[in-house]
Amino acid sequence: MNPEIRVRFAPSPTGYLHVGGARTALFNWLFARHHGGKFILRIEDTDRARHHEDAVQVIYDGLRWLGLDWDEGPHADGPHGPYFQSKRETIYQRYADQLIAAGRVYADENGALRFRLPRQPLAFDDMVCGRIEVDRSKSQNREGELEADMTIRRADGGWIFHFVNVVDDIDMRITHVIRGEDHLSNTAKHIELYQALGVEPPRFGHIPLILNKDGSKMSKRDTGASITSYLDGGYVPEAVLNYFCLLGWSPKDDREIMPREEIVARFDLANVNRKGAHFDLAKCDWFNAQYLQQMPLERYRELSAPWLAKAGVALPAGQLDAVLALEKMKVTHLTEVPERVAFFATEDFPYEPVAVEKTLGKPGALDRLAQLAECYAGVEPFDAVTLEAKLKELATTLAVKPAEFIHPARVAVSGRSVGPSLYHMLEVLGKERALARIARTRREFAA
RNA sequence: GACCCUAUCGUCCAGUGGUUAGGACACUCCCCUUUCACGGGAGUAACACGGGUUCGAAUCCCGUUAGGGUCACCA
Repeated sequence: MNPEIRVRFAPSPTGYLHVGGARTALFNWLFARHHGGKFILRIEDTDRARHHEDAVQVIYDGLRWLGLDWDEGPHADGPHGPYFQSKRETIYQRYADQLIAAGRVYADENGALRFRLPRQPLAFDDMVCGRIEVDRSKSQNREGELEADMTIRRADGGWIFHFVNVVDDIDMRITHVIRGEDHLSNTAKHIELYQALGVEPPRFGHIPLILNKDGSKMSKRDTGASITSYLDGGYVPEAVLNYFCLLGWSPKDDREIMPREEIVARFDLANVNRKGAHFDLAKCDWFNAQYLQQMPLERYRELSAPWLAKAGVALPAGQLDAVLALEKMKVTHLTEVPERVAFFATEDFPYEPVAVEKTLGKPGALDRLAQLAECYAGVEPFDAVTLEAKLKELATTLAVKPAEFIHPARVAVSGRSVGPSLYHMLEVLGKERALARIARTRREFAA
C-alpha cells in the first residue's frame, strides 16, 4: 500500500473511447487500486475546437460502465484542478515563464515558442520495458536533418501537447505515468522538459498497443475498437474488463476468469508484456458468455431489463425470473435475451416458417398434438419431471418415439424449433397457457 | 531515412539453460441430449531465420528479416 502514488488517465475528447485507451485507463486504475493510491482523470482538450460536452460524456460513460472510478477529475474535483486543459491556461503560462527565465526556450521566426532540446544521451528505467537508452544527439527527421526543437506554444498562443502534458503531470503531482507504447519515443523529450523545469521525472511504464487480430493497426471503424460498441452490443462490463486486463498482462498462472478484486490484488506492471496484443473478439465473447452463465440471477435480471424494455418485451413480474433462468446458460450477448424469451410475453406469438415446415407440416404432427394435449389435460402437478414422464409414457403406449411429440409441442407453444427445454418451458407456461397454445396451433394449422 | 520497442500454436497467456514446449479462445471429432446451447473427453496447431556462447538453448549474445512506434505550430 502506498497512498502517495498518483496516476492519471488523460484522454483527448475525440468523441469515442478506443479499446486501447480504455485498457490504458484500466491499467492505471488497477495500479492505483492495487497500491491504494489515487487515480486521476484529466481531459486533454487543448486546441480541440473548444470543448464538446458530448465527446467528454463518451469518456465518462465508458469509464463508468467499466467501473473505473476516478478520485480526482471532472465531477470529482480534487486539490489539483481544474482537470480540463482548456481551463489551465495560467498554469501553462507560469511554467513557460519559468522556462523563458531559464533561457531554455526561444521564439522562432514565426512567433512560436520552442524548447531548446539538450541533444544529450539519455536513459531511463521503464517499469514495463526496462532500461531505455537513447542518444538524443543522433535523432534526425525524415530528411536526415537534426530533429527540430520542440514547439511548446503555437504562434496563435495555443499550447502543445508534450508541454502541457508534462506540466500537468508535474502540477498534479503524478508519480507514475502509465501510457501506451506509442509514447515511448516521446519520453526522452518529456524527461528533458522535466529536467529543464527542475523537477524529478515520474516513473514511466509503457504498455503495448492493441492491434487488430491480423496485426494491423486498430482504427475507429474496426470491430471492437470503440467502447460504445460494448455498451451497445450486450456485453457485461465485468467480463469485458476481465478480457481487457488479460491483453498484455497475466497473473502468471492459468487463471483467466477472475473477479475484479482478485485482479486488483494480483495486478503488477512488472508482469505486463512488451509485445503488442492482437485483439480477438471471439475470446471476449467467450468471457461474456461465461460471466452471464455464472452470475446470480438477480444480476442477470438487472442487466437484461434494459434490453427487454428496449425490445418492448414485457414479462409478467411474477414469471420474469423463471423465464430468464430458462435461457441464461445459452446467452452470449444480452442483445439476444429479448428474442429468446419474447414468446412468453404474448399468446399471439408468431410461428417461424421453417419451424412449421420442419415439424408441424409433417404427417401426423397435429394428431400428436391432440394426443399430447389430452394426456396433459389431466397431469398434476404440471412440472417438468412429471411432464417428461407422462410424455414418454404416452410415446411408449402409442409405440412412437418421444421426439414425435417433443418437436411439434415445442413449435406449438413457442412458435420456434429451438429454445428452452420443452418440459421446463411448459412448466413455466403453466397448464392453462400451454394447452391453450397447443389448441391455437391445432386450429391455425388444421388442414 | 534516424531512433526506439517487439518476435512461442490462427489469437491471448505461461514457459527465463535440460519440459513429451503447458493453459485458454477458435477449429475438428466423440460423449451427453427433445431442439439450440452448456458440460465432459479427444485431436490438429508454435519456439521467424542465420550465426555464436554452452556438455546442452524457446530461454543468453550478435546479425538478418518481419511487425509496431516516434521523429508536427495533432493529442
